[in-house]
Amino acid sequence: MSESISRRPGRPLGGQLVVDREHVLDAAERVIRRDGAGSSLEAVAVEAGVTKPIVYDRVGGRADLADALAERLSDRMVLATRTALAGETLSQTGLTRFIEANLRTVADHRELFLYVTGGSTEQTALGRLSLAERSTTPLTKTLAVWRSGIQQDPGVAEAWAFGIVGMLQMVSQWWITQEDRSAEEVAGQISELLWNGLPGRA
Amino acid sequence: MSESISRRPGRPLGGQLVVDREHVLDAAERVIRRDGAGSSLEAVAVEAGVTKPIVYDRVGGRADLADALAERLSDRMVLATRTALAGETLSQTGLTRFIEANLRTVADHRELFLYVTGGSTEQTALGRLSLAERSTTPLTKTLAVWRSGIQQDPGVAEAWAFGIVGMLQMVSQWWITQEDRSAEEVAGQISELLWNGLPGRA
DNA sequence: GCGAAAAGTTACCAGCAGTAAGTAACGGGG
DNA sequence: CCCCGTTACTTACTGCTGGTAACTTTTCGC
Repeated sequence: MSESISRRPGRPLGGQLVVDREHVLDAAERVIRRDGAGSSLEAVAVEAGVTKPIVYDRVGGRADLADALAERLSDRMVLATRTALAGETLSQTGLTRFIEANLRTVADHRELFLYVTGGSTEQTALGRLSLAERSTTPLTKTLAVWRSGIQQDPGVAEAWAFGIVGMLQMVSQWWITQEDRSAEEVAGQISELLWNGLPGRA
Repeated sequence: MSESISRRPGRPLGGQLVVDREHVLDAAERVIRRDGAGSSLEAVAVEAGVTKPIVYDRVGGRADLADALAERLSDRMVLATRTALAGETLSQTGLTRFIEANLRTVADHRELFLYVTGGSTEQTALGRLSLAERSTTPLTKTLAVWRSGIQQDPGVAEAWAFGIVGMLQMVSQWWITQEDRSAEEVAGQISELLWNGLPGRA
């Protein structure tokens, strides 16, 4: 849906920005949803009805784009899990619902999820963690508070948060290539592991 | 250590292959260790003392290279964890040792780990799972056998295997950017979560 | 009105994955 | 013994992508 086939060089009439940052990010999501996780910045620019340097001006390079999209996806996940839980107290069934909501959000944004977790092959150490860190920061806090509440050492919170997020990411990746398994089933199994531990409750 | 600065075109003298597949993979590991996870196939070819089409003939494209290196890294991890456990029965301390050995192996092969888990931005769905699948296949078997042994449902084995591997990968990634934490400490914390579950043992 | 700043586009560069075409040595059949 | 198909390389290219420099046109303050 690019409105103008081509624009003249020079500042456009009307004294307004032709697109803002959000428009570019929306276009990026459309392109990724359509063309897959290997989409190029050029394609994003075309979809936004604009040229590449504008994309660089609005959102930055490829790593910045991935980061911005990671933030959006993370927000949507937080929203989905929050409404799924809706003030429920922390329990195994609550955890199951949390994981299931997570899985469903990933399924709704397959290609975007792959794009964001795919990384940029460059300073990927930081890049790959972009989505993870956004998810872990609040999770770390929640875990620390909760562990303190049940008289347990809250010092494990950060490591646990990264571990849980990694588990969810890998399970999501595996699950979206195996559509025979239901989200409920997988969520229940992972919840079982995370709540009761490897040996299970006696 | 490329022996010859330049070679004439045409079949080389001696009636022998100038390098075999293993040599190319060794060269790839050296390049990645030196130049980081963003290394190019061209650089690998130069390091191997050969040209690009030879790399394509011996190991294939970038995805195949990543896959072959994933297999090597996976083998090294299996070896490290196996010698670390050395016939020990499955217990929390054994699990801790397993995780710690895993972390140390990743630390020993930082850039290779990042290269392999970095994916190729393309059909990454399969690509990213290459290292994971190699690790999960035996782990799935182990878990299924063990769960059967303790009279628990073994049907969770596959999902658990992917979950555990994802947890380890993400924790590794986070840990290697945070050298203030010791491997023992992190391994102990993750082992605690995985063995006792989120609420802990009463 | 006029010139500096703003907001675009065009046109380019460098690097990379992957491939087609060319070249020289080997080796078996006449 | 020589000749030609096969083998095993290199050179040289294409196509694409991330990123940037240089140019063009409008706006707006003085």
